[in-house]
Amino acid sequence: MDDQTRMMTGLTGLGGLAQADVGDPDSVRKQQSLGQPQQDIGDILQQIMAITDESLDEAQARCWPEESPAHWGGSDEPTEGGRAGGGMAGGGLPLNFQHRKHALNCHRMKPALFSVLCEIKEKTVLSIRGVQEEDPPDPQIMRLDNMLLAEGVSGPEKGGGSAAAAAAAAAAGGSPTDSSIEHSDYRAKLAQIRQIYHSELEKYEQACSEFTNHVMNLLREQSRTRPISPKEIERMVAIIHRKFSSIQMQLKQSTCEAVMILRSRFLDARRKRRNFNKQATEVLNEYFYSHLSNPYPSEEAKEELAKKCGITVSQVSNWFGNKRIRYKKNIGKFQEEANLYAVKTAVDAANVSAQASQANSPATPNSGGYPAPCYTPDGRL
DNA sequence: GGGTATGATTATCG
DNA sequence: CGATAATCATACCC
Repeated sequence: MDDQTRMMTGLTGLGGLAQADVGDPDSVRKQQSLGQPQQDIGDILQQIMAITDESLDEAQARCWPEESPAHWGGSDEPTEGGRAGGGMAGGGLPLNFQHRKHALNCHRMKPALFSVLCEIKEKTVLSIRGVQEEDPPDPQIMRLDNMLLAEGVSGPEKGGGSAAAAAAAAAAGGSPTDSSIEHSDYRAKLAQIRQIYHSELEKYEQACSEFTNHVMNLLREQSRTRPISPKEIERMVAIIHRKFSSIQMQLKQSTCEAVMILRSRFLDARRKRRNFNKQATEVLNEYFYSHLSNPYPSEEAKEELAKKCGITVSQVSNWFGNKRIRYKKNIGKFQEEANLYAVKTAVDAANVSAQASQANSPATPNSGGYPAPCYTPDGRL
């Protein structure tokens, strides 16, 4: 590295002074009396201190619009731009605040200074290095990734959808027959979420790379004045990426939340309650009223009913539970319904037996539990 | 929009 | 564990 050699040559004249002279009024005065080079060094150091106090934006704002754009803005080469030679800024050092950066850059002592900075850097960077080289993969983000993948949000376009549908079907509780509508709806919403997720992700990635480029350019630009190793730029980029990946994690998190909400909305039957279809309630009612004396279907009967109605066994149980309690609570209200189903079953029975012109009284094998429907015109028994 | 119907859930009991 | 009673939350209808 040729910085190294430069550093050595620079150090011969600078090493001791650089450390001893800053901030010591006496020594400054001494130097001033000593002659031009020492005074220059003091000035340069002060300028450096001033510049480091300045924010980047300030410095940029101050320096860009000034009259030496060719030098600052023009060339892109990272480090060779400004320190061409010692004789460049031969004349009186312009102490104008506005121009100090430029002046500093052109100063003949600059290479030496640069070398000093290199040396200091060398030490500090070495001590910094290794502090946070490898960050372990965040378990949180892995969890989110896994979920998004499982949910089909972050996976490939089409396969993901079917995977999610399968998951939904599995979670729905084993009645894949009548929930296709829900599934397509669910799928559509999921696809929407996925689309938003991907577009956001893309935006973030774009912003990240833009910002990274910006910072890299800045650093390269700065590297003319102060030593910045590629390693350091790399580190900075890594830091930026970490920041952006934490934003990404937020995106993933909120996407996960959205999926969870979607799932709960579609799979939590209580929230998205749908009435059973007409045929199903008919079947259930038929059974109920034809077993009014003992409206407690056995497990097998429940399974049969569930199959016939395209619902689950527990739904059948729920239905009968609700029906019993509501019937009992207000028999009058169910009178009409009861009669209707009684007639229906009677008709069915008649049809089946292919017998008897006269419809006999409703076939309600009454033997206990619930009162049979009797034909009181309105209401209570 | 409000009232009712209805499927699901919860607490309690035996 | 199943039944019941009360309750919740939504669907549905006017």
